[in-house]
Amino acid sequence: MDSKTLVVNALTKVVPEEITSEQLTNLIEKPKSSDLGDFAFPTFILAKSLHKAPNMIAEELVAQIDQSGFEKVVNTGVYVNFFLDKASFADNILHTILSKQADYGDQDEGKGGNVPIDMSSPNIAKPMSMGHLRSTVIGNSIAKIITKLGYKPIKINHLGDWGTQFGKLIVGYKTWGSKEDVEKDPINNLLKYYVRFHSEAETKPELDDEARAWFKRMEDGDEEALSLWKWFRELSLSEFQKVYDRLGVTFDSYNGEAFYNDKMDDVIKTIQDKGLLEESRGAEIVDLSDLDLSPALIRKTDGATLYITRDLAAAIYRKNTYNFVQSLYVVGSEQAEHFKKLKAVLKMMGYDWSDDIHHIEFGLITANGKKLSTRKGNVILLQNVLNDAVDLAKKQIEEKNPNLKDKDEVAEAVGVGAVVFHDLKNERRDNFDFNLEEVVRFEGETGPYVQYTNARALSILRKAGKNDFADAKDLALADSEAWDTIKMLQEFPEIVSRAGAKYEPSVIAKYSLKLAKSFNQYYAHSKILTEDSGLNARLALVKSVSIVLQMSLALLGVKAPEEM
RNA sequence: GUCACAGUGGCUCAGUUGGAUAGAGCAACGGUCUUCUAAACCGUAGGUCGUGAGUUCGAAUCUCACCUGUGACACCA
Repeated sequence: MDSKTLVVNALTKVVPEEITSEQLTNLIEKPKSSDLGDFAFPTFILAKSLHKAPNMIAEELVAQIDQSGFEKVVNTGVYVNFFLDKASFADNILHTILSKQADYGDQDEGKGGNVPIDMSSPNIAKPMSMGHLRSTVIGNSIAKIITKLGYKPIKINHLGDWGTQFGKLIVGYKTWGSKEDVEKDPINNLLKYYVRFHSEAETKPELDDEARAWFKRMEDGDEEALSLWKWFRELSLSEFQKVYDRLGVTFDSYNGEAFYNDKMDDVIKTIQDKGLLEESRGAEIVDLSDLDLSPALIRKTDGATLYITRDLAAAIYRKNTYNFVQSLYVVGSEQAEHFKKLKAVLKMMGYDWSDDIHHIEFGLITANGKKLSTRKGNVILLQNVLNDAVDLAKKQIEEKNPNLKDKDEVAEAVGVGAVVFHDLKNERRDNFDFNLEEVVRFEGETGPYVQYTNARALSILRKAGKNDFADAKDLALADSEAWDTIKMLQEFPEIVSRAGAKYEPSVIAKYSLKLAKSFNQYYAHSKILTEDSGLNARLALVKSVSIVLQMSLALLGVKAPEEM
């Protein structure tokens, strides 16, 4: 029986019959502070029917409650406060974690259902910026979280590998570029051409015509145009791969925009067959005014397709290929309306599974309060940020732990971990202004704080010379200094399912910070390695904390170095 | 203008389904390394939870209005 049921049962026997145990379950709450016990029951709802003051009721209930099985039950004002039996609770939860290890918290709500996740999706020939980081790490973390909940994620890198920008790029390359330069430093030089194109096109509009012509040649299958395109794409992908390797992110599919080029005609035909296609101002649209949405533009005046046409094709392709139970898109919140339209059109086409599509939106990153713009050349390059963070981590190691082995490897884990954790720590909808000092901070509520806590826990276990406590008999740790930590360990499965339900990695990040803080407090005030009867139980707690901290970090895609 | 999202100490943010004195972290000030890694721990100071009304025994949390900020609003993605 779980501890809350224990409380409900004790209360059921003493409250008036009309209060069901289901109601009690909803009313019972967790007090903010441990001094007020582990569960509390507010007596307000009984005040009317019993015609008594709530604090009187609390007092009377406490007198009637069977206290066996609890450490104690007391009343504080209008509340009845339940204190659990620490020893048996600790014994129970520590055994569970130590025997399940990395499987602790696993659930089966997903039943193996496929969940494609559209994530990362950088544009070819442009560097990855902090904006792409968000989509990448949020998607990656959600994939790990839902895996623990029994789903099967399919990570799709929907590359921006088609569109008029390639016409611009070809013009830029042919006008100002050279093969040698591009091979030397692909992304930066391609970006240079792109930025220059935009600044020069302001005074020379004929450049835009040239770019359009080159893109037209791509669409018509022109060999020169396509081979340049392919070359740019390959160079870009191998550059992106370097970043993904550092982040530890892998993909199941790289089907980007170009992949759907030959799949859009069918979609348009279906839309037409269902009588949804209308002509308006020379373009072909689906009218969505009934839903208070602006029309979905399926085809431009010149006959070219648009963003939503491609996304319709992609959505249908994914349904046919993966038969998904949910389909996720980790894309910035500025595209919220686009996804509303996408779902609306699919629904009108008769696809009820459009309800299973979820836009996992995230907030904008700005620099000095301004929106980042690739075209204007003001971007924050992800590689630079990671490098800065790792350099700083290296410096810290030289200062604090100069004898550490594998310094570079640890610095990489800590520096990259700090950046990733920073991105996942807050609710994903929050906008934030980029600030390097803040992102590479290692103290306080940061990734390195959690990593450090884990490293110290592992250090204790090394000193103890023991690492396996699954068979240990008496883990009944009744130490009140450790109580908050023990209760937090027990919450982990619930935390995972809440993070999954909200598609919110920050739930895990915040939990890991709380657990680390709580353990650090215990660790700072209690000597663990003392030879007495409680040693085994204390070590089991340390081991359990490290298991859960490592798992939390893993769910965020952050590494957990053993020493730092 | 319409729609969406947001507004909590100097800064960055927490705050399950409304509940007990609103919590952290940075920054400031003060303390703790002969003893399990001081990337840590402890303490002090700092808040009319944007404003005003309403619902409720009870509101940072729900409703309405207003103010402020950000984003989106047909041929970019």
